[in-house]
Amino acid sequence: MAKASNGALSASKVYNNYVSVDCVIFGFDFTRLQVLLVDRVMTDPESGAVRFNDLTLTGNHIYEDEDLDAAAARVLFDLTGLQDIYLEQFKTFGSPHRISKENDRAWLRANGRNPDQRIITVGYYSLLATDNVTLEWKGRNVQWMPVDEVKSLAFDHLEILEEALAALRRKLLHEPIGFALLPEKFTLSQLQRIYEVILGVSLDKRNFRKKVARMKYLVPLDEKQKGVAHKPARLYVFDRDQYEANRKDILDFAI
Amino acid sequence: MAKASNGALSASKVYNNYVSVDCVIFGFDFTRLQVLLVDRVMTDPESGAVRFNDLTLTGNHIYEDEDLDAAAARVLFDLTGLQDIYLEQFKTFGSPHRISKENDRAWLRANGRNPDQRIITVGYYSLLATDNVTLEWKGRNVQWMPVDEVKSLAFDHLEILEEALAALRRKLLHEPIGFALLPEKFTLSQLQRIYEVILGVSLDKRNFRKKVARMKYLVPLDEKQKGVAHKPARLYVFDRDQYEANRKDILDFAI
DNA sequence: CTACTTAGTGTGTTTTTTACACTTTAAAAT
DNA sequence: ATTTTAAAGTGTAAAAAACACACTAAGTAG
Repeated sequence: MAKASNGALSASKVYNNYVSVDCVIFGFDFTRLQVLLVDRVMTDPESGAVRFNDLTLTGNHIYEDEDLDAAAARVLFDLTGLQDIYLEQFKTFGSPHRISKENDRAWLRANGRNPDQRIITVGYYSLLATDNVTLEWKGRNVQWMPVDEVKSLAFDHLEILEEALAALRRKLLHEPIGFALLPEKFTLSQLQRIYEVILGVSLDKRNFRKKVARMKYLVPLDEKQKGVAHKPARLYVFDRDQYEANRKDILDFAI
Repeated sequence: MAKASNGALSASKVYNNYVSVDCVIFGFDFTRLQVLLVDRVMTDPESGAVRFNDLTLTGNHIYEDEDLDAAAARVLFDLTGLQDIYLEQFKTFGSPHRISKENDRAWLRANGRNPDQRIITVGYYSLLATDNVTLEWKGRNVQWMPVDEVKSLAFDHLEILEEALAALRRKLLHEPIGFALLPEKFTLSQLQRIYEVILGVSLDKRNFRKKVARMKYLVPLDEKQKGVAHKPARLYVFDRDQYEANRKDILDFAI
């Protein structure tokens, strides 16, 4: 796991033209899982008419003196203003024919780039609470879209998104990354919601609670929610030390 | 999962100088898990004296018109002569300071390369039966070494090996990659041995058999081992169609 | 004080995990 | 022929986990 650092400030400003990072930024709001997408509008240079208008993930070339993790953190920072966000490298994409659709080639040409120059891109995903983000990005239009409504994206970004989502789900099943989405003190219903929304399943409340009750690093407080218009829930904290210490490496092969 | 193809023959021969692949080739022989390493000897150009002699993983730059998976397959082919081998991309390494040890820098200079030129390398691991491989490689010395005896490697290759091993173990626990190590017809003891050796654990025979008995894609034959100096074991085959069909996506989070 | 909303709780059943030791079958050795 | 050697194969009881399922409790809003 990489944490965003202030690499944005320290990296030299010479781009490596062969390698980029792409960030799949997942946003969670207890209702659905969304992904942050950037509008791509191509207008005819003569008439000004819109030739196409679609969506991309966000990415950028790495700087020559910049670590991959740092580049991903920078891309995330540029788009969201957020630092120290959970970021995970999941796969590198490097097919020589990554860019083959005519729209994509035209767009690259219009931006002074050679569509035949293959770029290797290292895929990262991050996971954050949607409402931590104020969308505003250098005049370009940025939007959240529920992951299951994304039907097409520019370049090979749909494939990248699908791989990212699969990696995120795998990770969520085996490591406590969901806590990044919660306030320090949270309720079990909130925790359950994370699993339900991200995995796209529904879970039985009683069985869920029985399961997490076994986890020593989930510490109940003598404290309750306040100001809710129903029975207030008990609050819990995640004890990372306890987790690291007792993390039994689970041997349970399902072949 | 990528399968080695004959990309070695079709790729154009212009190297991309910024991107390489490194292959961690794991060899299994029912006794231990080994890794294939290449001798690196640096001699003083004047005196001919050996300046150092250590070990590396094997890797190479990608060709400009070559897919990453194909490049990894090519590297594997060049070293082992094997094609269509299980190969898995697991992580990309790109720290600007990947090459910092003086031996490594000297070695690159001696080979006409700039040690300050950062190379992004995409890590792949493969898993094969040791005795499928005939070691011989263009005069360079290639050797198997048990993974737990590898204490240091050139460049950042020890880190790459460690990450590969962790990825291999994770994968083995969740997908049927072990069957690549078995003949078409195999015994349950052989299968068990794969898990024991690669995961570094020992498993109870009865419990293991109970567990795999539930797996429909493990098909018992009316056929036994021949010519063994003890009770011959029943033979089994792995039914991939059955596996693909019944592969229930397991929801069992251990947070 | 009633309605509404979410929190919180228990039981019985089935499945899975775990720990554990002796008999069987073949070839090899005598 | 008989014995030795080596790995195959098998069952049971106990504990833990998974699963299905429905009502009561505690707050705020009106």
